[in-house]
Amino acid sequence: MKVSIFDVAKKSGLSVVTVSRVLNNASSVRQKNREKVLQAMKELNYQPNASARSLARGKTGIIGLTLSTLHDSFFDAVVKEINDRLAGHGYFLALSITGNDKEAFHRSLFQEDRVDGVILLSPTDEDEYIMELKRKKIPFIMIDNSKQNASVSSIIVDNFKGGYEATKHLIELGHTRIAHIAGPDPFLSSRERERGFLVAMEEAGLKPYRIERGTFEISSGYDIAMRWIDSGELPSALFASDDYIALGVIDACLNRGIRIPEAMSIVGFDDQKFASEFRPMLTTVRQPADKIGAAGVDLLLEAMSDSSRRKVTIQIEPELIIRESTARII
Amino acid sequence: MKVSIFDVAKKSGLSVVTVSRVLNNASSVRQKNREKVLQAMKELNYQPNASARSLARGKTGIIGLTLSTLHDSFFDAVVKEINDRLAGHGYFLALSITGNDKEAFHRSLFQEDRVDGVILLSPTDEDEYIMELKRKKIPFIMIDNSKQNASVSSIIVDNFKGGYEATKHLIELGHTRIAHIAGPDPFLSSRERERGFLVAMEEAGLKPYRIERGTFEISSGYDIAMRWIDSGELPSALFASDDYIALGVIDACLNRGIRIPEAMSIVGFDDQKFASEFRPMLTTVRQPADKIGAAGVDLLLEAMSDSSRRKVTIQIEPELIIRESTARII
DNA sequence: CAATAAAGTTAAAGCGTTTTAACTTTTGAG
DNA sequence: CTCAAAAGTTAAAACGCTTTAACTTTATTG
Repeated sequence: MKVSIFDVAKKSGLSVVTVSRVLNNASSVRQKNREKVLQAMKELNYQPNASARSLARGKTGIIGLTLSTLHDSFFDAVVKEINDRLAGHGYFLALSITGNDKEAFHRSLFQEDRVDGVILLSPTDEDEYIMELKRKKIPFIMIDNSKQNASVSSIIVDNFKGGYEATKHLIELGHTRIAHIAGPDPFLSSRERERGFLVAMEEAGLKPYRIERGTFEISSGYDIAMRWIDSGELPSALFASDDYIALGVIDACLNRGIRIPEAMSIVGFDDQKFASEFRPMLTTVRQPADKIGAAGVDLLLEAMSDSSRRKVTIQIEPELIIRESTARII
Repeated sequence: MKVSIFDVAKKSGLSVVTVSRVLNNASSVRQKNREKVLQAMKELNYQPNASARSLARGKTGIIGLTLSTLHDSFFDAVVKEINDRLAGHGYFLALSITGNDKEAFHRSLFQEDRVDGVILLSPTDEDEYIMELKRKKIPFIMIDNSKQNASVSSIIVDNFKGGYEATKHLIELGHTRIAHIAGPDPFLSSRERERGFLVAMEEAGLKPYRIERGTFEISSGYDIAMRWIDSGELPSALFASDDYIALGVIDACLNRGIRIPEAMSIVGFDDQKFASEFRPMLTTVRQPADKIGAAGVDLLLEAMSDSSRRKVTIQIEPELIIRESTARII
């Protein structure tokens, strides 16, 4: 029932070696014969067996990518870019949701030589993964990792610069009572954005109006903003550590009739999908998903071709996108 | 350099057959010897080679799942459920983003006997996929498919009932000027929700205040609502075909100072993550992701064990979640 | 303690490719 | 028409595991 390379050889009147050659575009096969082979394959509905190929060649052609959640338009964009780019190099991408669960990772698809390389997208428990992958000698890189680690190649966004530019934008609009809602402390990205805020304020000779620490969720921004509103301590401008927080703040303002940007300017971070759909459209710092994905693939390919290569950390520059949620102070 | 089953056999002082047996939990191996083998594996840092196992056994242990976008909390939940459930049966889940792109699917990870089965999550170009998979004789099922197809096993939500219940809820709150914003026509789910709306209205002896057709996006709801507001033709209640549309409508209302639910009641569909985070928290129809995922896995496993099994379509009942966006008319 | 069941062993084939080596046939220039 | 280069061929090994068959050794038990 199974049709193999032998059946194709017989049908096309050529040898298995020749068939194998056209399968791999290896050495030269006369055009006429190549077509014969292709024709036979089509007629027999032949499908090369991936397991056999992988076994014989010692590589699977599959790259694994872990992520913790699907629910983020930034990840979405990064993954799509990686997928396309990898396809261009003849690799397939297999996603695995092994997020926060170390156990799941140990049991994951990425064991047993199933993949030629791994990309860890925004891993939350890096050390575990790193040890595991190093032990298994699987080439890997990290994207958007939360800690600095010189022993691993990784791609990170220049969060400091993003925070700095966002804040500077507010300052240039004439604001002086500028607040910041930071993300969770364990995240490097969160701390770097905060540092960018602080430095920009300092340079302008301004004191932070206030700094709060939240989580990357709508409700976090909402609750904090409500507190501010109820105590009459609203800043004139806010830099939120991510778009969800910013959306929560806008939500609170909208519900209390506080106009944005007239009464308060807000800038977020990430440029999530809703940032350009929900009104007022959000001024935010975009993380260029395409560049990040592309750089990640390049880095992984390098690591795969030469595992002794020096580890590097590549910083990608984010970009301030000015929309409706910020305005010159009146 | 590679350590194989032979090395483990030698190190543990047992035969390869025994080692293979402990690897597969097959026939009986004395506890003491089992431990010896496990110990040897650990010491040698042995990893069975998946390609070799797959080749020898004729199955890969991998289930493929296609999706078009990652950016949806409903998909997120369904995929997580499927992932966990499949793991319980010893299978791995590999996600592939081959969304709307037929070509991508043809070139995808799911060719070449790489997977034992496939789940198509909310496929948009079903016919293509179906033909391809049938030709390759790969067992598969569809979840949330947009067309009815008796020749394929699938899981769908009872969208009619969802639309009916949502509308009935509004009617019971005393509303009579009830509008509906439908989703794109090609989607069965969209048409069924609309039918539910129509039937509920009819049964109550009410005429639809108005029916608009949009896309499943925030901006779609926003634009339509703005039109209504500007022409002074706001309904007193709205059933939106999905949460994004509902969010867009709320956004428009919030921006124009129209209070929800006081001035207008809104019910959405899906119970996206933001539905319970963004204020006012949205009354919506939840699609039970866990049940859907579980049913999908069961169905696929059946299809894999007996490909001649009769194809079935399983309908899952959705659930109305009442939150803050709906209220009795004043 | 003999008889039987359980646990292991060795040997070999098979899974579907790739790859290499040693040759043979075809093709196209001169 | 000759001859070297190009294109094929056959044969066999290798990839790392599973599975089967025919035995042998070790436990269990009445």
